[in-house]
Amino acid sequence: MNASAKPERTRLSAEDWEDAALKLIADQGVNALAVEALARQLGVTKGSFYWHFRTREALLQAALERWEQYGEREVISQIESMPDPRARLPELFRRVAHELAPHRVYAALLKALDHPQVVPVMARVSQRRMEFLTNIYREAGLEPVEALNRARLTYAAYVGFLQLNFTLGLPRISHEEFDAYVEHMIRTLTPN
Amino acid sequence: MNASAKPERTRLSAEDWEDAALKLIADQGVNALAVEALARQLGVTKGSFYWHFRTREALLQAALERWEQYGEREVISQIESMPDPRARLPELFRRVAHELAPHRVYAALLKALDHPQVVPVMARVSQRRMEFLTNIYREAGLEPVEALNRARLTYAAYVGFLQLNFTLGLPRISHEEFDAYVEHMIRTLTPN
DNA sequence: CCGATACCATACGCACGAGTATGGATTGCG
DNA sequence: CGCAATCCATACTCGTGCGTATGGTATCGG
Repeated sequence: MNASAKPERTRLSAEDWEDAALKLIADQGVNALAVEALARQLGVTKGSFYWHFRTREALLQAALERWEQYGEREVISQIESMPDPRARLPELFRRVAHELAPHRVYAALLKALDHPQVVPVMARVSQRRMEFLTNIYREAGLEPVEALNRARLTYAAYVGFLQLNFTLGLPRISHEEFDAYVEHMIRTLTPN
Repeated sequence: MNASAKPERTRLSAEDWEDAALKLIADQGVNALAVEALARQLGVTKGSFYWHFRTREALLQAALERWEQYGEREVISQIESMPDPRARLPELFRRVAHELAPHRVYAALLKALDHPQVVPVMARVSQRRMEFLTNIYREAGLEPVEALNRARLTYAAYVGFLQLNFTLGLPRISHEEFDAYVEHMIRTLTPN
């Protein structure tokens, strides 16, 4: 009940703490990131934590940087390797829509945009994704300005969707209904 | 410097506290809602607060309910009184885009969707707005399912925009650029 | 096998914010 | 005027969560 049923690691590393922190952030948000709570969850006490990190702030910083570097890469490169530019957008939409798990941290950080430490991280990540999206729209045939605005619109829709359906539980949309929504989104936001 | 330069009210009412709370929420988020901080800002002490409210939680509840009832109404009725259904959507978009101030509380509450007290309020408000939007799309000629999905998309774009440009300060978009974005959004999301 | 280093537990101190107790001041009303 | 009710100040208590001090246990190289 109270004991940790985890992989029974004998010793912990800084990376273990960072991963646990990211997991906790994804589950309960940045505010819930408390060192004693984390320690309990890992089956140790604060004494361990303060050996690996100088402060709680340092852990958050390390976890955020870890998340920023670890993320991306896979999806972006896979999409860019597709030969037909027109086929990239629908594929990207469907892929993102059906792999929501990796976006749970992003959704949680969205709710912590008042925190000084997360703002720069989110600004960088969002900026990179926006540029990626803008490029795809250009390659799909849109004029530069059109592509930028369409990317803004698309990314805003993505962010808003995370908020409305992830954290807020708007009238529990069904699976088929969700697929229909995604297809509608593709028709509406994709050129031609 | 430290004294309150406010309207110099001699006595305070519960409504004064609720308004101050909403102002503070809009400025610094729900987490920043502390009774001693509020008291300082109003030029009084906690002693006053605990006469009007039983607890901090009660204040938040009252403020949220006040916001929920006070909001809406104006925009909705004005839009619905427009004769030409096709003209309603562009008007709604432009209106919302240029009056962002009233949406600062909504943006702040969006970041507090982990808080049990705000979830039901936001669910109700968002639901009502979504239904309003869906109706407009239907009156503009969309099929029921199409109208619903388009409303979802539009509202998600609205929510995402608030997050990205209000709280996060993505590369400070200029005034002309913003207008262009709004027009692009109208072209993209409006039928025909 | 044994010391040094890495890792962790226990027991503190301390700041901060919510809530309470109690008395003082101000206002409305008879 | 004078007394009640209303509104507010001061001075506490108490829980919570960060950070520290210090000593204990495991692990590894020589």
